[in-house]
Amino acid sequence: MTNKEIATLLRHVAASYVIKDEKKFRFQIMAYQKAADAIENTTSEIKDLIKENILQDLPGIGPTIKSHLEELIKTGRVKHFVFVMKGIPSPVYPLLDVPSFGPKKAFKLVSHFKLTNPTSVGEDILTLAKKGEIASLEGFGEKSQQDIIRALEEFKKGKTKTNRMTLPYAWETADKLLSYLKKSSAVSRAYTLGSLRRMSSMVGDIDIAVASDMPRKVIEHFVAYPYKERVIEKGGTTASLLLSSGKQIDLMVQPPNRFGSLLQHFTGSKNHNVRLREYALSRGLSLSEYGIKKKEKGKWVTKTFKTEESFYSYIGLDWIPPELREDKEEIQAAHNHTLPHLVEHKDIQGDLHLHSNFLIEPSHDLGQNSMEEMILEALRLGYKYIGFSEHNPSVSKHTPSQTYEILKRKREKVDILNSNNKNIRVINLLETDILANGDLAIDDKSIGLLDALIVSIHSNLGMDRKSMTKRVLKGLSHPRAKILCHPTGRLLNEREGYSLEWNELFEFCKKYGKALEINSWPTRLDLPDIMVKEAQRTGVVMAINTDSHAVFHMKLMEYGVSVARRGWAETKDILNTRPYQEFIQWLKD
DNA sequence: GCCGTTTTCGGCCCGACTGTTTTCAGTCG
Repeated sequence: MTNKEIATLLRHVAASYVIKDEKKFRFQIMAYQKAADAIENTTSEIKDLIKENILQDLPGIGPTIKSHLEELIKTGRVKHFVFVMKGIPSPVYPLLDVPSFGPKKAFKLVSHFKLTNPTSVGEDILTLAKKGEIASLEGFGEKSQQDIIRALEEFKKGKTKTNRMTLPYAWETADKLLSYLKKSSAVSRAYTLGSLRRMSSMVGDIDIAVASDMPRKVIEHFVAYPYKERVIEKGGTTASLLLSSGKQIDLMVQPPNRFGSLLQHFTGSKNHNVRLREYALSRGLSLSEYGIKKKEKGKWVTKTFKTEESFYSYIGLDWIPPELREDKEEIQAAHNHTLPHLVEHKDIQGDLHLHSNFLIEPSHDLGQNSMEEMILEALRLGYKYIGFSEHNPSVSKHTPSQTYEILKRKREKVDILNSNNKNIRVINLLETDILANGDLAIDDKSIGLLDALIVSIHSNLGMDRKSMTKRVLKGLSHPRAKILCHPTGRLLNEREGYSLEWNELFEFCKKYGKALEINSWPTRLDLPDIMVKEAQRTGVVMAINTDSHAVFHMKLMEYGVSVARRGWAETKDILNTRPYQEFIQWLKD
């Protein structure tokens, strides 16, 4: 069972408690949801955590859920879960994925109509709604029947599309809306918040905050946005739109003197806010988007904040960078004044993963621009060094001596570039495949022509975890192999990465002085942020690269930097923040 | 069911909006 499947099962248990008695089981419901979060957010497999007896170290997993999960892994089922879910027809659960369907609505419909097929339950309810059979049910009406039809139809459409956005796409969508909003005189300030401000790798919806003394006017302007599909909801301080692309935009408005608490609230994450409010509550303070409530002489008084800094400061915390607001001990660190000094875009001294159009007859795609063009862009970006890392010449189409000849020409080319450019150092690298047996795609004679190798997995992605780990470590153990590129191999919205013994890899990298890449490509962002944090904690160094195949890709560096920041990385953890001499010494070590 | 710089017992974030309601339930973030 994968972690994802286990988390889903725990959410179903929570939903079952909601159906049975939401009030009575209120805290069990929270506990199961929290446990599901924790399991989705860990990089280790539950099976392994049980084997090592450290499952209870996950936040939100206590003795009871721990023993349930042990039973699950051992026997494939949990008696207590079966008991809790008893009497709830299975078609209830798939409905929970449909927006606006919660456990109670799903249960009411499924049990009233005695639906039995979990695969067709959506279609079944759609048919019933279209026949007008739902409006007469208690608690439902004509309007909610129409809402059900729309929700199910939108869900059906959304399923064929990918439903989460990459960062550049989300920024573009948000920017368009921001410039529209700013046309209204009622808008004094407007910002993009939520997961976009936190720079999550994938963004579900777009959150916008506006400072204004005329909230009604702002909302009216917002819902008149010409590119909307429809208005989802509209109230006095918030509103939501569905765009024709299927993406949702949420708006919140507060007056300028309360904007600090709005920024804080709407940046999230939800878990960060929950933790923050618990922290505040233990100090007799109640937080919300309106400000901070405090009891004075028996009465609650709300204090307002213009800035986020003053909001955090009032509850005794340092300002927390948005990328860290994921309930990963950042509140404790802010309390102790031990927040990390995160790496910044301006700290980057060079980009080590660039594909030029040098005719290398590669195994995979060639770049579109010349080395000279990429050097110009690197100078413009203020870099002190860059590494050209084209793919190795294809193994099947070249003999080792042909490969040697190609790489010799590249060596000569790089030497000329270095003698012609005094303001930037050019490093002769190669993105070299680790073959299925762990061998590198070129031989030692050819490797001798290069300053170092960066190595990657591009084939046989389906290997089991043990074999894949052996393969990667073997490839990486070559003394000239220095950086492992896009280590998980994931492609966001397309495929999961391959599986690997991550702790073993981290220990290996630390011991033998190898680095892991943080690939900035928006559908890679690989290492993922949660693994960056674990690698960083282990003491592994990382390199943030763009994997550019054209000059205009080189500006994607900021996305890789955001992943590093979300993983709590400081400049000391990032190889390519080092000055050239220091870096090249590491590379040749 | 989990958790602890006031607690191993007694707490557990805070609010918006919609629809079916006449005071609230359900869903969402």
